[in-house]
Amino acid sequence: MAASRDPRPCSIADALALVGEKYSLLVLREVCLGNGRFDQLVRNIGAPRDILATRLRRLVDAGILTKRVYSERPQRFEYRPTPAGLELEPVLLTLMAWGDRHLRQDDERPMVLEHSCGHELTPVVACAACGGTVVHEDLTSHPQTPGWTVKGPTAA
Amino acid sequence: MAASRDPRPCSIADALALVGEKYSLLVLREVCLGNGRFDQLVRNIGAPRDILATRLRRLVDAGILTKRVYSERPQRFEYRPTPAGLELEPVLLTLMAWGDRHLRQDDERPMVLEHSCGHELTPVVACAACGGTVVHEDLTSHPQTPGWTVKGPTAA
DNA sequence: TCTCGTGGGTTGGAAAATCAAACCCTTCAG
DNA sequence: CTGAAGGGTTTGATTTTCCAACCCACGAGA
Repeated sequence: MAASRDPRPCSIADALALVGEKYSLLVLREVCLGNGRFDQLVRNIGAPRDILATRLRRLVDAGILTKRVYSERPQRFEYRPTPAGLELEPVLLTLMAWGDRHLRQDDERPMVLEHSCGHELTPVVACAACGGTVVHEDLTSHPQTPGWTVKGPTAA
Repeated sequence: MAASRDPRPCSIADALALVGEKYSLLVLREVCLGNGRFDQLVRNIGAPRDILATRLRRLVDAGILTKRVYSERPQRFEYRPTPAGLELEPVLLTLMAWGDRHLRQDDERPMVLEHSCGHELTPVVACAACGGTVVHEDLTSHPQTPGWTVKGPTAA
């Protein structure tokens, strides 16, 4: 679990430390689809049951999922996304869009999402301030951590 | 590396099979920042050198990175994102935004991105068709694979 | 009652991936 | 000819993953 010394301080790395383990984002996919029961997760994800149990504990601890009882007697549970968990959906959407574009030359997407506007969803990342679609060339990085430049640590 | 039998066919899963291993997205972060040399990557990511070498091979094979010679004699290399690799940047942006919002109650973001419009970038996912910001409630899922519903395989 | 099926896990041991440190090779600099 | 930088590979110990088997509570059917 540990990484070596002094990596770049970064919210991407911190986010991945929570949801970057194998299957975690697929768990989120399923619970966002409404499939929060343990063996739905096992079947739809194809993960080993013990790993899944471990991931679920972590995601609940992290405040990304909640574990709800949907039946006493017999006691049965269901995992659902918290608001924080739902806010990870954009990550899933951008990943799916990338996979659809680059991993299948044929036009056979495994799932299509429909937006309430009536169109098929093609997710794009936009700038909240100006509304424009974000492309790499329009971005400039400003590290905020003393000692770190874009290139790396200064005077390490 | 193998998952059990018959998981949901899904571009998220397929994308994660390529870039979901530990450190892969951090490699992409660094090359997008322009830091493509082997020991910049080692230092800035904090990954073991052997794992990094493995990841780099995989990402090059997948067409996400290219390995360029930036100096003959002494021979030196640099990894850079391909167009396909650059198109993964939205995944990094949405992950970073989530981490900034949920992983630091204090307001100390490790990095700020500036958009060419002059504002700090706050990335949002929008619908390419209508331009509206996408929220979970506005989405409907339509699996395209025979035998699969949102809930799972039919008549398995 | 006895047994089966479902839901939600836990346990055990073998196989694979990760880790840190050490090593290797080439080239340039002193 | 010694050292340092860049770009890795090798080694052996430590962790994770994997899969199958098992466990438990409950309800249904025979």
